[in-house]
Amino acid sequence: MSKCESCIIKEFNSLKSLTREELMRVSACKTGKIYRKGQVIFEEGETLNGVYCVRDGVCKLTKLSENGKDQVVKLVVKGDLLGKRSLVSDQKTNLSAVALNDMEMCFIPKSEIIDDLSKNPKFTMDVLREMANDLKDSDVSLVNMAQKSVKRRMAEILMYSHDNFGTDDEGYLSIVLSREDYASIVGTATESAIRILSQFKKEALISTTGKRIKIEDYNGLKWIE
Amino acid sequence: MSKCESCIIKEFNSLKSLTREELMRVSACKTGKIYRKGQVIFEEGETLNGVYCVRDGVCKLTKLSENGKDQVVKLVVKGDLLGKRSLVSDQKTNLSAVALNDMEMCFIPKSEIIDDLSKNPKFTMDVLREMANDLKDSDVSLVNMAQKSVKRRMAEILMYSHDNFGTDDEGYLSIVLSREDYASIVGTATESAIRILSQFKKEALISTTGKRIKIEDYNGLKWIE
DNA sequence: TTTAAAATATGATATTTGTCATGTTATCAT
DNA sequence: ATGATAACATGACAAATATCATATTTTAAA
Repeated sequence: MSKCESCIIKEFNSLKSLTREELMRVSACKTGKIYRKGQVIFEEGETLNGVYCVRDGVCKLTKLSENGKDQVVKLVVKGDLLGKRSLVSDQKTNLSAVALNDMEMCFIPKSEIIDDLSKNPKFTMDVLREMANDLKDSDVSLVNMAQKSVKRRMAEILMYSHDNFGTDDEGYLSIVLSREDYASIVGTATESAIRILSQFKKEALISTTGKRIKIEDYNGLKWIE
Repeated sequence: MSKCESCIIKEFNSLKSLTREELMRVSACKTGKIYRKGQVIFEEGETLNGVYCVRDGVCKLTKLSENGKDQVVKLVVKGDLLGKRSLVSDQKTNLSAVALNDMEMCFIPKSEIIDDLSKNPKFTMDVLREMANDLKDSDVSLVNMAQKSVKRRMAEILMYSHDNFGTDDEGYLSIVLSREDYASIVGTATESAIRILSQFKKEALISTTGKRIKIEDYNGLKWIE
């Protein structure tokens, strides 16, 4: 397995601020993990004792609402550090993580990295900065959820998926989500999500083959209100 | 003005983790600020160069949505540190802060405290922990916004206000908000907020005098769906 | 391959929420 | 006190979204 010291992925998260020595120690204790699409990485209420560095793939962070529906709170992508909060507190995690496609991750035990957090200010500040950014993203999500229509949010997640995860050789979105997943990201009923995607299809904004979706009119999506 | 070293308020936020020496330095450079109800503390896009320690009062953090409406993202209360993100990044603030009642705060310039962040790990970890908690709260808000009805959210903010800010001697909620504020917290149109409060009144869940609201049936509010 | 189960699709309908119009009440500066 | 202004209130209606029922298609297991 690749060594952390020479791993390119870490450049995308705060691990880049660890010293060479720290990285070597981390490298020695990390374990590689593979998760298949749909597999649960951890569940709300579990105790996490480390962080995952996402080398490849995407997962959703969800929270169970009182009415029993899962709500997607955030998508975690290649380069992200998953489970940062476990470094800071001993509380159980408030979110579940489920792989949306095949994932490759490195798991770093908390015990191995917790000291760096108090001894390497550069690293700490970096984690702090990431956390502050998450918070900012979170604000945006909240406003979107409160003020934009379901249709608009659906258009946005399609464009987001296109921009961030790209398309396969036929032009279909690389990340293939169930209608239920879309509903849970957008925060609506599954039927509503289906209906909106059908409408987008009728309006030639997208086309579909099975659950695969191709964006046919990106600009059109931009104008959805 | 009271000295930070002996100030009780700091026990509620991460300033408590500063050493006595650090606190004395902070104390020497802090400035007391008074904001009247409705006064703007800072606005989205401004550069903050310090943090506010809230000694008394409540303010709303809002974000302007694309459709031009303000959405309340968080209420900041006595004991909270306002503007933590400014310590971490030089970016402009993404939120506006407006006093909801008369506020008393201490402003601590960033320059005076930024070094402590890298030199006092206890302080840093504390800030990190607070930030992680904010993030957790934020997740809850998002799920509420996505999955609960406007009526339910309104019931919850009324109960929240009751539980956290209490009532005056006549039993009215201490924090007096405009219907527009309620709408902006709950994420709905002002008319809808008014309508729901009227309905609550008809159902004897609350009573009102002017804009003051008294909760008449707390348990009833709990059951609103 | 065949079959059962799950996911997708769509109609019908109810409910929720938003919008516009208009009237009423409260508030504040003069 | 009084008039202007903003806040509150409510009706009427439109639009968005949820819910329930029921096909149809896809997927995965036997």
